Amino acid sequence: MSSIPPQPPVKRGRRKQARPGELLEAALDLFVEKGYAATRVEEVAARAGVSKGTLFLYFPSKEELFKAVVRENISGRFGEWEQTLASFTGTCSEMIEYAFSAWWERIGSTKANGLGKLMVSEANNFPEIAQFYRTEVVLPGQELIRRIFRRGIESGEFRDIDLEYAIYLVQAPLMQLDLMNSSRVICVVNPDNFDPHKYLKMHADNLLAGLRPRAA
Amino acid sequence: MSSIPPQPPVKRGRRKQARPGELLEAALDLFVEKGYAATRVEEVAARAGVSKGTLFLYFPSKEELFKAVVRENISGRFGEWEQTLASFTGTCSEMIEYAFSAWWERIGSTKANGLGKLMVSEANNFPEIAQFYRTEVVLPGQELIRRIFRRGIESGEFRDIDLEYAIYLVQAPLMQLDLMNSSRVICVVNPDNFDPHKYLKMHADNLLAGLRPRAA
Amino acid sequence: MSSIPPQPPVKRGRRKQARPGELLEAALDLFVEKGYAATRVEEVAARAGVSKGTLFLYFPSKEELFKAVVRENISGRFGEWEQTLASFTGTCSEMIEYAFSAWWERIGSTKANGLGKLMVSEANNFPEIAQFYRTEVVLPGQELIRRIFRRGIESGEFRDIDLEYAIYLVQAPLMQLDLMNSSRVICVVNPDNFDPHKYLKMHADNLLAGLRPRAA
Amino acid sequence: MSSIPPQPPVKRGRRKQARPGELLEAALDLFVEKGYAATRVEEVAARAGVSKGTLFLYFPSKEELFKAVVRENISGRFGEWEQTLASFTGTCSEMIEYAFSAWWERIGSTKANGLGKLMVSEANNFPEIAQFYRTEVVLPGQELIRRIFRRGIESGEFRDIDLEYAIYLVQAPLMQLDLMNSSRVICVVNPDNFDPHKYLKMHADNLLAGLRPRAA
DNA sequence: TATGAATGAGAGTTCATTCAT
DNA sequence: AATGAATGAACTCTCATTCAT
Repeated sequence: MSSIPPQPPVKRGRRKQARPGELLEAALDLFVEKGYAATRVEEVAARAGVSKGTLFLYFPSKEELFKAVVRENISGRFGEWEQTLASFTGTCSEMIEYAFSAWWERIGSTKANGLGKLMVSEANNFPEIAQFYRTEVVLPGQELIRRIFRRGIESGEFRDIDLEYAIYLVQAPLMQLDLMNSSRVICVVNPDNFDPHKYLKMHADNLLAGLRPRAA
Repeated sequence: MSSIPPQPPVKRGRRKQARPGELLEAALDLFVEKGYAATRVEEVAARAGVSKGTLFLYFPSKEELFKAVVRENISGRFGEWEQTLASFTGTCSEMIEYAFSAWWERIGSTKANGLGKLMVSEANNFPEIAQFYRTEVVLPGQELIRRIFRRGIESGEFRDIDLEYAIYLVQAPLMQLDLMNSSRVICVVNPDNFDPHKYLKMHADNLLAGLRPRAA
Repeated sequence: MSSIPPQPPVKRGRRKQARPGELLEAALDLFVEKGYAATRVEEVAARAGVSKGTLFLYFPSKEELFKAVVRENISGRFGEWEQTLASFTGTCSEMIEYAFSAWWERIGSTKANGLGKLMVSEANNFPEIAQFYRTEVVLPGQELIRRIFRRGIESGEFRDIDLEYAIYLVQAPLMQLDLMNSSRVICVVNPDNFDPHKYLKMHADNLLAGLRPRAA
Repeated sequence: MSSIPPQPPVKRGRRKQARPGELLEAALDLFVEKGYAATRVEEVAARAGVSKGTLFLYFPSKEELFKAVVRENISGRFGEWEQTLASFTGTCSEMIEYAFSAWWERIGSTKANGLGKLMVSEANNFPEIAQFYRTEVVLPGQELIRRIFRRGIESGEFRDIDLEYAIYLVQAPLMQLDLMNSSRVICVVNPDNFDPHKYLKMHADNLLAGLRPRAA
């Protein structure tokens, strides 16, 4: 419609408009790293390069900041993802493998990783936001998996399994990887020499082998 | 309407022996439910039926209380378990299945469930405890799994897999189940109608199918 | 009147009758050493070899314990002392010297030393007991000194000085010595090699020299 | 009778520069008056006209506040004094008299008076501070006195005395005066009619008379 | 808008005091 | 009389939140 006006050269790289975003980014880092309670708003503000007072200009309370962080980082990535899978041409096994690597690229290896841990930790303190996470992340994710499985079963590529429990075959390794990245020291055998790709490959591989139709 | 009967004076119980246990139980519940920071010592004391001051008679600080909870609920559960598996006669597949159900009976379905979540949540705030948990729980558990796998591979019952990553094939579902029980609302499709046994059966079943030697 | 019944052999050296005394003794030690607030009643009880509850059987509160300690340790030593001085035959200088050494023997070198410091420290928190100390110790002591000085002046042995201020010429060194013994590290040049007798000799000597009548 | 005028909203002052000083002043007053333990930080804050939290903006703990009070009121008062005495021209007797009156002007009659009592009272609870006070105040003060005495002895103005004990001839009256001002009720005969100048004059006078060389 | 000094409710901890045994 | 487990008020210290500038 209208022609795009020439963008003014970005001065200083920190415009006022960027403030909330910088705060959210800093908050995400700290919430994931230290948990909700142990994160002090002053620290968030400091990391975003503003004063404590300024933070409260954008977010009315620590609680709202937290909710905003969660919302910001899980917003509608699934629509796009679903589309990709819908138009995917290939076997269901390839779809599963693709889903694993896509998860890693879009979630596991990004800032969004650790959100799972955060939700697990804080779900009881923030039921509302937990519900939001469930609706926006968990259920759509599970639906994605369910659809792939259903297709695989119908096409005879996978054996006939209880869909509602099969979901967790995919979810469990991804969730564990989320937690591992947050507190590697707890779960990982050799924290300094852990390769997430190998981890995912192993899981996908064994999962798919197990899913093959069995001889009577 | 009816007059309130005179409250009998609060009995000052005298149960030095029983107190620590009651406090630890209350603390476990609350720590698992609300996290470390959100749990107030006064609340723990109240749930154990004593006053705030009494708690400090038995535990010198909130942190020591937390440590005691972890120790109480973890130590000594592993030795026994290792013995059982060491003297187990049967196929490796049966051992894996046994391990799953034994975990459920001794950990997953007990108060000790949720401790995994607790550790994941608080590991960064209590490196010392996290290290303790890693040494006393995670690593021994992994060694147990490793041993079974090694035996299965050597006997030809399992295909040849990378042991160091295979471990997680067992660990991931158990950890997820620990988390699920703590914040079921987040991960589970239908929280009111979830059967842990089916969950574990599905996982064990698919895992073992995937582990079978493959045709060249 | 009645014949004294044969004393039963003292068993165990700790009769019930001794309790209050032992508590007072322990309390004196601790109050002097650590001050009122920093002394815990449990510690007092422990040092007296009884339980905390027992202490409260004899003294209704920490405050009353404190008052009892002070009262106990300053009770009527002055009557006896006054008598001694009244019947003293010798010069006033000798009386002053005697007073110094008597103070050392009866107060300075005994448990009662440190009470001065205690009163100085706590006077504002215990006005009532401070008043008591003033009445029972400070004023009688000053009166003693005043009487000696007056006699010395009248007899021409001392020069004519303002009695009301002269008093402090005697009081100051004794008070300093009381404080020194309590917190030697603060005031004393060489704490490990300090001789109270030399200290007192020096003060008495110079004081008396200064008191001699002066040539016009 | 008359209506209460509406209270103006509490002014939130903004005087970062002035705060520490005001807090230190309030703290000095209260510590001297009531002792360390009996002084509540909230009270200090209130006397300085700020809230409890504000105090902790400037001093990280009660202990550090205490230390700061001692440092604030001691440091830097001695250097100047030493200079003055070094360049003093006059007899040693005049120097002693000058020292007495200088002490009164710079310490005894100021806020710094009472610090001696404070140190005596709390020395056992704060060995570190006591050491500091000893090093920074007591020992330099004693050295000052020692130097005057040595000079007086060498010039024949004073008789030959043991320097190490003579020091206390000067220190004792000053210390007593410090204590008197803090808890006058204890030591002083007639608290409402006490003249520190007369007190000091009396002491200086008698001290110097006593120091005069004696006939063989 | 942005600041940061100031606030005050709330948490962990101590310890004089109580009271069932 | 004696005990010591239990209490709870009081204290120090923290930190989310406010508000004058």
